[in-house]
Amino acid sequence: MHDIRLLRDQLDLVRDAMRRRGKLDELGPLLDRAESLERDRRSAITELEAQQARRNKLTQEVGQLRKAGADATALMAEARAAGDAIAVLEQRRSEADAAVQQMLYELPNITLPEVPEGGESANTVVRAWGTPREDGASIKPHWEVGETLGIIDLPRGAKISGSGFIVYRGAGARLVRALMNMMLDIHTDEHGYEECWVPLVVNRASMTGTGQFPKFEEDVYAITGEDLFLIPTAEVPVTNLYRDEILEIGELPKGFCAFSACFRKEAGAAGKDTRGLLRVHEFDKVELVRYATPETSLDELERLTGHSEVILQRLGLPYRVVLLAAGDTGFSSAKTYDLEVFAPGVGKWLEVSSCSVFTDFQARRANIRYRPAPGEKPKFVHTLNGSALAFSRIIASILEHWQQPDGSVRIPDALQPYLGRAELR
RNA sequence: GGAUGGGUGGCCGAGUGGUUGAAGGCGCACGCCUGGAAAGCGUGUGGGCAUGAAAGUGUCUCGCGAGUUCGAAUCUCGCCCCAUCCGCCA
Repeated sequence: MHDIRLLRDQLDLVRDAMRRRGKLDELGPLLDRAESLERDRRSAITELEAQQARRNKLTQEVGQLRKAGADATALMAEARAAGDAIAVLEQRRSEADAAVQQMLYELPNITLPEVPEGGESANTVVRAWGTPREDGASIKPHWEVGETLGIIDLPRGAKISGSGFIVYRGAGARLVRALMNMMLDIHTDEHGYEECWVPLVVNRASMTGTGQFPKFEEDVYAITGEDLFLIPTAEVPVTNLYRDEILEIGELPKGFCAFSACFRKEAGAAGKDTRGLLRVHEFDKVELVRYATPETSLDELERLTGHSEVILQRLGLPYRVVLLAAGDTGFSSAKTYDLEVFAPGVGKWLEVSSCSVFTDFQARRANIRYRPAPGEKPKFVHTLNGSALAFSRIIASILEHWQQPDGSVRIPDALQPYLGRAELR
């Protein structure tokens, strides 16, 4: 969510930001109305407050008269009239307010200057690590290896839940557990994150705080009969840990890592990259969340992205870091790096992490502030998060990149102690 | 699910219709004191919005919403949340 003052004072800047996202056709009309919506809101406030001031004054005089035992009937009538006027103005104010609020909820964040404008085709690879295998033709896709090895059971996942729900079995189940432990150990022991274990079910305020709601409510699973929702990412509960709180400057930057299952409807995505583990309704992920000051948040994004990269390096998986173009950058994000791993069996780069800085966009929604110095006014923090990493696609990558000619799969050294074996066969 | 008790400022905690935005305490800031610190003493200190160049002024805010009233933190109704007990249960 933006500061309304930005739309008031720098509408052109907002308009240009929407253009760079390729959203001007969609959001231009909304922006055209912004000025009049905001003007309405402010004139409603001004008139309302004038009446309120008048009534407050009358009311006080009534009190004094009555205390003195005098007759206050005339003043009381006048105050009542002011009250009636206030009721009307209040209605107008709340309508104008809601209109502005709704507009603010619809507008995505403004991407930073270094983010290329345009859509997905303008994404740029900023660096790469490792060497992708080129013998893809001889490599079986992960769903075949997984089935052969008896570690992934897609048919039974579909039977008990539906397409897009995975059953891991035997060493596959243990692989999930191993990945969780390895990632969390590295982030806590080496990168200094505080580990936390959060609810998978959150309320509406939390979903609104991180930007999922109101715009993307149809993308998440809701609990019938309750105003509760399954999280699409641990970003939601972890970022909302400090919703409506004021942090002390000494607490920043602050970093959390959390393992969680993630639930996504993925409606409308049918047919695209849906084989095997590539796009599923429920997957596991270790998430990193950081709270920072505006001064350091950009550096924090680099740091956070680096933390995610460490995991890929330990797993020996070749990857590239992609700076997303404005049009491909998520609604709440100001700048996003995707980490993509090459999966030679399917011949594709798989997005296994998305690391973003949200500037104050989420903090304003979730009302997360910090006090820059003792006695100073609170300011909004900057929030960041990144996957480190999403399991299902990592498992797919491991099964393909580390696949041996005989169909077995070598386990990366760093993972071996956690899995308790050096290969899957 | 049932019962009871609660939701007040950064935190704790008074306050049952009229200068109460809110006593007191903690914390924090500044000053005094001190060789320096602690303690002690003094002063100050919520957040949002509108307006204004600023100082300031106005307004809202005591979980949320509606109602009663000239006037609500305070009375009424509905809702939400928290705690405890009972029930159920991994």
